Amino acid sequence: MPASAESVADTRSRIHQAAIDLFTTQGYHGTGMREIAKTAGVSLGNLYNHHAAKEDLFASILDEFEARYTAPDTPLARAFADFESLDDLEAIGDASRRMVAEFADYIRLIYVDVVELEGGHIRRLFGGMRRRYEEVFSERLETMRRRGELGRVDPVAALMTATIAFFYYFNMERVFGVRRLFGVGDAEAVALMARTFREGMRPR
Amino acid sequence: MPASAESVADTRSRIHQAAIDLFTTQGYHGTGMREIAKTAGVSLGNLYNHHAAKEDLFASILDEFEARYTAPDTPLARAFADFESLDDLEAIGDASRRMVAEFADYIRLIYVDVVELEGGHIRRLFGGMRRRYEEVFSERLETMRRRGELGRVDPVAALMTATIAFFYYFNMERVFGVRRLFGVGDAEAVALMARTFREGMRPR
DNA sequence: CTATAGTGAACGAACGTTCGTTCTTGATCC
DNA sequence: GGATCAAGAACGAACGTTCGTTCACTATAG
Repeated sequence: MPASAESVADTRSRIHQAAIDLFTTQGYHGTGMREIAKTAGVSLGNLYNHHAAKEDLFASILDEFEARYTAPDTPLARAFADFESLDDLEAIGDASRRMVAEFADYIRLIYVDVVELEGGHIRRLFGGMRRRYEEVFSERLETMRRRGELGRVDPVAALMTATIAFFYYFNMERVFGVRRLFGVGDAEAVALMARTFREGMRPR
Repeated sequence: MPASAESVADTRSRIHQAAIDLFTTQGYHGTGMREIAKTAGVSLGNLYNHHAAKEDLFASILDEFEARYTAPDTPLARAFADFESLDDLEAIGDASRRMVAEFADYIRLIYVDVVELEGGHIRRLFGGMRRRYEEVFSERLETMRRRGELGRVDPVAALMTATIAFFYYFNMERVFGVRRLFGVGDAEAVALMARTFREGMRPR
């Protein structure tokens, strides 16, 4: 075999990075193979030595992101693993912020898949979300309930709602570029939302 | 002037509708002018009698949607106008559901704008959201606070958080095709979220 | 020697836009 | 009130460019 293994790996990663940079800013159909090749510093024909077609290149990028996103060492997975009291809601909010920052490109590519292709990726990613939350949290939530730390609202649904709110807030900020949606900084926004989920709007 | 006014209006709306159908399913760069013309039952050249360029056609669609979306008679605007107690949170949730259903195409086009073009539309739409919420709600929230119907959480931030959660939930369901995110139907999902925002997760 | 990375010209199809032309219609004239 | 006129709707061929993909070919490492 020719071309030392590390230089081949280098080429592949340069192609990947160039494709990510372009797909996230111009979309799928708005990005040409020639443009990817030029950005990656690679010939047009060589792209097809590494990926059979443009769609395969796009799919392989999504797959790689998905593997990293669903790994057990992401900020959100760690925050979920460490969750053991309602005082940890802020930590989930902050983990959501870091997730959106770290995976901003992935999120954009998911939108690309939704609006330009079939959008199957997000359905695979979020299907059965409730079940996964139950597997992750049911034991600890039961412990908290026995300790009298939980009210009467469905805690699994409440945690999903909280995570959704955190995520969408930072999605707005980071991916859509809508700054200071609440008129305050990130930490204060997380605090406002966490307090809302913990205390509710009704007086106590 | 030629070509009876109503038939011209007909042509224009057929072009608009065809462009919406195609842009929402294939994206901006994935949709060709020929395809729009054929779907609308109009010649290619005639497209340019009504819109100077492809980008102008896209922009005019976004503008028309924006006008309808920000009108005072949408489900959400009515729900906001009718809001006068925490028992109305479910109505805001249901109005959010109807908004996403009615404006699903608009939402998809906003994603298209973000992913394939500059994405300026959403920043214009959501900039200063906090200020607008304050203008809409501050008076009634003050009334509720005097009546002792509100706790210590910032009610404006809480209402924004609630609306964001409602919207993103139905966005998932309707725009992304992720069904039954909470494992329950729409009404039950709204009830779960509304109760969370009203009561909070802590015991009372 | 062989297998593969790497190259860039070449292919046909599709792209957005322009163009000359015809058709339709409401207004203007006598 | 029928003939005349001009504005713009409607058409489809054609332009130059770019698209994704293929292919014949070279270079190089095992």
